[in-house]
Amino acid sequence: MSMREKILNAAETRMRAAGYNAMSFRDIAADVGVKSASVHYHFPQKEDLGVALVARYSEGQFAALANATEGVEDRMAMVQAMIDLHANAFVEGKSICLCAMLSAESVGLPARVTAEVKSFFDQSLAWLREVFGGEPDEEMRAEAVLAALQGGLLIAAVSRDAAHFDRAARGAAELARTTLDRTPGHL
Amino acid sequence: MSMREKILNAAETRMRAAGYNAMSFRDIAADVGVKSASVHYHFPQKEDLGVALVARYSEGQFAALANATEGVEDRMAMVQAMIDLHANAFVEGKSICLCAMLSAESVGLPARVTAEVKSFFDQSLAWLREVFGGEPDEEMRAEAVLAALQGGLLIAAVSRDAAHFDRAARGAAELARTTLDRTPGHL
DNA sequence: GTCTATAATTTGATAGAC
DNA sequence: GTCTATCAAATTATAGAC
Repeated sequence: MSMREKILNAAETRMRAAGYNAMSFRDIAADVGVKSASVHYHFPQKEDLGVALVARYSEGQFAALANATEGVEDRMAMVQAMIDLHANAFVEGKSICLCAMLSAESVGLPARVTAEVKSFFDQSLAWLREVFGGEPDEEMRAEAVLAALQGGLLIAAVSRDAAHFDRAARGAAELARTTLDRTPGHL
Repeated sequence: MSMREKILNAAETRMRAAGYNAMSFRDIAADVGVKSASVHYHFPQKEDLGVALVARYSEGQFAALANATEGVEDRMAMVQAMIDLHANAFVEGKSICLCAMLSAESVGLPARVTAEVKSFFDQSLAWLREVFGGEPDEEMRAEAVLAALQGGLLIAAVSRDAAHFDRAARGAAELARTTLDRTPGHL
């Protein structure tokens, strides 16, 4: 694994656990076994590290989603793939979704970082709208499902209990099911 | 208004906008027109300020909730009161819920602060369970509704667009309604 | 690429005058 | 209660040797 990747991994773990402002170059350097100046060589400014981190995270999430739903026709199974993706975010021990963390802190973050985070949610919502495609109120459902998953992670994190996420996820699934079961859909 | 209150107000605005770590004693001092040493007089440690802030916030939220639902019998109206409470959190211009922010950062916060935040969610969930009282899967519904509201605030904040919250809230309302409409309840 | 060294700033916190 | 003054530590970031 390249040093760049090691740095991104360490940064992701720390940022998802405690936030952008709680992560320092010296922390990362110590994690990967170099000095902070070496981290600056790979990412001159903290903003560069933040942008690269969100970009990599976003690509990874949507790649995993595409992989999990390859060949899947059933729409409820697709919703479940999105749920599983968020469930993994918690059980990896990295606490919440990177983009949920950075959304919370967004007012104080560099504009480029905030823009990347916003893009992640735009894509997530577009993906869910596609699944709900053709449904009345599809925007509402996509938004509620994603919000419930992200909020569920948040409550599970502070409670240190994955059961909170599981319940929120079941509720999100039910909201999806009550609609999808009633209508033919086009997938 | 007492200086203590002024400090708490300034701290709440900053903490809800950018997080615990993005708020300094000097920021607060400048906001209220004193020096940072004076802030330390009222709250010796940052942890003390954090704990007092969450405690005040939590009391205020549940007092507002009790006020809004006084004499209300209809369970859907009670759910709507909880939704409105969260909607206000965004339109006040203070971005997200204080406890959502601190939940995200919770791993890096003093244990006393985290405990207060956890208590806020425990109370919120207990309130919603009471509304859904008697329902099968009431825990799941309470959790999904609260998670959707908190997650909706998060997405609305980074998108700088309250419409995201509104859609998530409508989804949460629908999830509540599909159950409450089907059953008698005991309130 | 990684290091040492350091600059410039910010931060939480305290001592003591008024 | 608020102030001035200050401290010790941490932070982002850079210059230049190897």
